[in-house]
Amino acid sequence: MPDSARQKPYSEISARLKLLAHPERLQILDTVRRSSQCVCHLEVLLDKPQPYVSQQLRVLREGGLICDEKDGLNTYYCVCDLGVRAWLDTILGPVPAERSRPLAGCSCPKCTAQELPIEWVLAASF
Amino acid sequence: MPDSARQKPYSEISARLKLLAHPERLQILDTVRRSSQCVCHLEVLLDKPQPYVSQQLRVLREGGLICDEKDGLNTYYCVCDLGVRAWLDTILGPVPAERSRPLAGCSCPKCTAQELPIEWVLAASF
DNA sequence: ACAATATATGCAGAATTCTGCATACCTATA
DNA sequence: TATAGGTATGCAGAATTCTGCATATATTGT
Repeated sequence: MPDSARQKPYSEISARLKLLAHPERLQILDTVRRSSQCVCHLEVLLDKPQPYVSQQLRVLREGGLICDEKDGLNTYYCVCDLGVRAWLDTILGPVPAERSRPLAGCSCPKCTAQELPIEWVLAASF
Repeated sequence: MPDSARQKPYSEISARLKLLAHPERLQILDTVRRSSQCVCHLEVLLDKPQPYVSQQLRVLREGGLICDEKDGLNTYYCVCDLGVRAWLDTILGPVPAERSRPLAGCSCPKCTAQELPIEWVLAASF
């Protein structure tokens, strides 16, 4: 039996589900699956203190659900794993086609730029 | 916007995920999605005391993940909701085609019958 | 080197969930 | 109605998770 066909133990699967079973973490995932976002963006979106947001991001990062990419002072998070995307598609529904917009109150380059950076436009239409 | 297209709040979705994020409950769901099973069957399978199994079944039942059907002394549980089945297909993989078998140690009619009851055969090939 | 901005980490009290157990309930049969 | 088998319920101590906050680190510009 090939390893890909063998089901993971229930304890492993439920450990991953536990990371999803949390309203704020779920909203973070729903946001960063649309396009990568920085911590201050999520901070405004969730209306939670920055350490709180960073903490939940760490849980998701160490659980392998999101990846981080640093750019200067900012750290952008995104959903890189295709299997995770599939789970989110089932649980939250497919990613809507609409492009994400600058968020008032977020001071990151993405949200304050006059011209949209090309890689952001590409990411939004993922 | 039709109600079916509007996404449920993250708190509701995560509440449902919490029910799944538990190894024993996950195994119960994986078992009863293949064919309906009674409490004593799950008791043998999980190797847990009966009150423990009944308790987890109650959590799943009150969460709307499983349905119960009484037949004499026995209560059979199954996954009736199609949306729940879809979640389980994504999380656990599709239901294998193989038929479920009598379980040594379970004393319910299904597991002790010489001839397989027709409705069980039908349920197994769901 | 210093200051400012963005993010990360550590920790403790609070809140929640888990699970073992005693016992109650419900149905069928003698 | 008495008994037995199968299942359900209630509860409490244990274990885990949650979250607010103080503070640490890291990068950039002056």
